[in-house]
Order: sequence, then C-alpha cells, then structure tokens
Amino acid sequence: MSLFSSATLNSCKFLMSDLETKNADSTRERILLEAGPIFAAKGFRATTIREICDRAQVNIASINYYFGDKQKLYNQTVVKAREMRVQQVPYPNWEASTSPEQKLADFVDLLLRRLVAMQSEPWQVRLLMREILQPTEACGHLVTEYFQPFFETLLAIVDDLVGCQLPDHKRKQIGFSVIGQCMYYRFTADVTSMMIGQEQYEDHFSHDGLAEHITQFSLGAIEQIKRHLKTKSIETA
Amino acid sequence: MSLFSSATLNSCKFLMSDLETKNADSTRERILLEAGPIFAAKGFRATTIREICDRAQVNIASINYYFGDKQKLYNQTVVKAREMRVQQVPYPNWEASTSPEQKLADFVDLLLRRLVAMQSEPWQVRLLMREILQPTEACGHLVTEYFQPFFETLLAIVDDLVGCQLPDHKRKQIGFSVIGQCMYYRFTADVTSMMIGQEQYEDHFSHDGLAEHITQFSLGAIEQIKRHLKTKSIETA
DNA sequence: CTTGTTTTCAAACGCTTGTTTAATACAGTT
DNA sequence: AACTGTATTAAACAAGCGTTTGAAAACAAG
Repeated sequence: MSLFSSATLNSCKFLMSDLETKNADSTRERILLEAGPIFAAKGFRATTIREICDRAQVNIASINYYFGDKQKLYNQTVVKAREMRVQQVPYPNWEASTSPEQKLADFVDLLLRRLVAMQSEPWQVRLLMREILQPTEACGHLVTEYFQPFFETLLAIVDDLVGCQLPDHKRKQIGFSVIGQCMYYRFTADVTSMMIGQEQYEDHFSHDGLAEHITQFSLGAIEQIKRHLKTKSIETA
Repeated sequence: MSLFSSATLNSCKFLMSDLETKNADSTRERILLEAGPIFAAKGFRATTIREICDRAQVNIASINYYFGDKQKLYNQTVVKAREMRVQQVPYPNWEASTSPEQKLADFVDLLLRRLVAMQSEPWQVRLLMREILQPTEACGHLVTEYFQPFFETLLAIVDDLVGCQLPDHKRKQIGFSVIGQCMYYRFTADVTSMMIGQEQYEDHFSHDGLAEHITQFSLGAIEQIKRHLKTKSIETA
C-alpha cells in the first residue's frame, strides 16, 4: 500500500524538462499539441483540462502527472507556440547588397506572415496574441527573447532608411507605426471584415495587398520625414 | 403560495427597458455601473455575479430580476460603455474653413482620447476593446452604430486630403493605416511599455507626443501617395 | 516468472459557478 | 385595515471546475 504512494511521488514527470524517457514523451507531446489550439481559441480560464484530455485521449490525471497543474501546462504551451512559429516562418536571408527599402518590404511581409497570418490564423498566433493583449507570467520570456530582437531589426532598417541620426524615441515611434499598421489587422480582423464586407476583404486585404500598401505607406512617410529634416537643416544653416 | 409565484412571473423588471419605476431604477443602474469595471477588467467568463452583487450591495437574485441572466447584463453593460464614451469625448466642431490636415489631426486626437486613452484607461474603453478583439452578440450594434460612421468620417478626410478619386479599397487601406497606428498602443500597451521602459514611455509615448507623430507620419505618407499619382498621370499623358 | 518502476485509470473530493425558489418587506390603493 | 403588485432576501440547487487519490495496468530488467 504505502510502497505505491512513495513510488508515485518519485515519478513527477514534469520535473525532468526535456529528458525524453521512452515513448512516454509522446503522451506529453500529444497533450501539449492538443492543449494549444484550445487555449488559443478559448483562453486560459475557459479552457477545461477535461476537454484537453478528451481530445488527447488521455486521463484527466495526466495533466498533474506530466505538467504539475493547468497553469504550468499553459506556460509550456506558450513556449511551444513561439518555437513553432519561428520555425514555420523564418527570417529572410539578406545579402550585403539588399536595399533598406527591400528590407522593409521583407520585414512587413515577415511580420504579416508570422504574427498576423490573415487567412490561415494558426493556433500559435492566436495564443501569442493573447499574451500580448493580456500578459501573464509566460510573457516575460516572450518579450526579451522574441519581441525585443525583432523590434531591433526593424529599428536598424529604419535607421538605414532615414540615413541620419534621429532621436531614439522618434525611431521607435516610426517602428511602432509600421508594426501597428500590421498588427491592427490581426487584432481587429473580425470587426474589420464586418465593416468592409467579406468580398472586398478577401480581394484587397489579404496578405499581398496589405504588405504592398503598408510598405508603400511607411516608405512614403519616412521619405517625407527625411525631407523635413533636410529643409530644417537648411533653415538653420 | 401559488399567488406569489404568479406575481413574481409578472414582474420581470428586465423586460420594461427604459420605463423608470420608482427608485428601483437606481438599483438597476447601480448594478450596471458596478458590473462595467469588473467585466472590463476580467472579461465575461471570469467575472462572477457574486462579486458584482457584493460591490453593488444587492442580492444575487437581483441579476435575474433586473436583467434576466448574466449574458443580458453584459450586453447592457456594453451599450452603456459606448454611450458613456461618446458623451465623455465628443466630436470637435469643424467649421467650413477647417483644413483637412487639421481635421486629420483632430481625428487622431479624438481616436486616441476616445478609444486608446493611454494613461487613464477607463473601464468603458477596456470593455469596448474586448468586443473588438473577440466580438460577442453585443458587437453588432457597436459596428453599425459606432465604428462604421466613425470610419466614414475618416474616409471623408482622406478623400479631402488626397484631392482626387482613389479606388475604394485604397481609401480604406489608408484609413486603417491611420487607425492601426493609434489602436496599436491600446492593444499592446503592456508589452510596449515593457519594451521601451517606463521612463521613455511616459516621456514620448503619452497622448500629445503620439498624436503629433501619427498625424505627421500619416500626412507624410498621403503626401507621397499624391506625388506618385501625379507622376503616374504625367507618364500616361 | 518475479520484481520494481513508470504510466494510466476510474472515482471521488472540495470548491465555485449561474440560476432558481419561496418567503418576506415595502408602498400605494381601495 | 385589507389587498396588490413591486422589490429584496436567504437558502438551496444542479452542474462544472481543477485537483487528488489509490489501485490497476503496462512495462523493463534480472
């Protein structure tokens, strides 16, 4: 009797992070990949571990066994979502000769593909959006290891485009203007399609059309900022 | 015994919409105004009617009595939020002589004040954002009676700025670029402040700084679009 | 086959939820 | 004072939740 309880205590599968033991890992992985879409669709609270276990065809107690509790399972799901998304949509390979204009176009394209993902809308994207909109303890890593470097890449392109030194906050405002235009379509996808109708939405607000517009809009704005800087420097000269 | 049950059935306070009966309406209003902030902060599901009733100092059964059920209470809360927000931040009075540039500046200012509300962030804004991000049955009215007219106003300004006829989808893309830049700061407020630090966030990403930047950025982009249109028409001539 | 460990399982636990009930308190009318 | 419809209340209800339990099953090694 008491022998068994001590054995159960010693197992605690969720402590041995990545150590793969036999095929038991397939169960863990199955739970993770079934939990993802549900958390993404319903959020943490509305998701029940019973539904997850039903879909993954495992017993309810498996969550406790493999992850500890519901919260820790969710955290692991967020990590998994980021890893998968980065792998699914990798960075473009820029050569030394690539123009900053092309780089901006590529960046907008990447951002739209990776974090907006208009038509497909994979669960990983929805889950990451949830963390952006209402950060939980899972968001800290996301910012420092994913969003920050991503944003720095954009700022470097902006610097390149402007050509001269801008105040730091101005660089970032421009960066956010680019990102904001893109992300808007992810956050407001439902309302936006309600406002312009399904037809026009599909015709002109799918990936290619948007990437083109946002790139041109942003390049235009930056071009004007450069002009203003020149006239200013002439005035002061 | 049975007399009472029929009497209770006949009451159904929540059916008589706006008919104010005695001071009982104050109870209804009190529930509505206490429910708002809680729904806004936690969302529909995570909000318990027990907490609402505790704060409003009414009995739990009052929700059934005045609104029918939790869902209907929520819907009424969304309506209330919109009404209050429109009243709190009214449209500017534009004269015939007001330039389209000034109008765009005013529009950005209004949008930032009414729907972004960086520093204050009243519950009405949070609640409306929830509906935008994940529409429920309460969102239909919101779109047709609030967002649509609001967007049309912006499109009229864009038309005025561009000066000549643009394809309809292009007008709307420009409109969304303006709105997107603004809304971005509402949706990603937490992550954004994590990324740039509290200090710079307060210094350069408060209302005035953002309104100025977004207006200039957008005016610049539109200016460049006009230039492109001109060179195109010259080429074809 | 036996032994020891890991993995699965059905069942139950304790708690919270939205909703309903039936009784009571109140105010105005006859 | 008696009646009537409105408003409020405490208590209970049924359902669902995350988590825990202790044993059974599956498995691997000696």
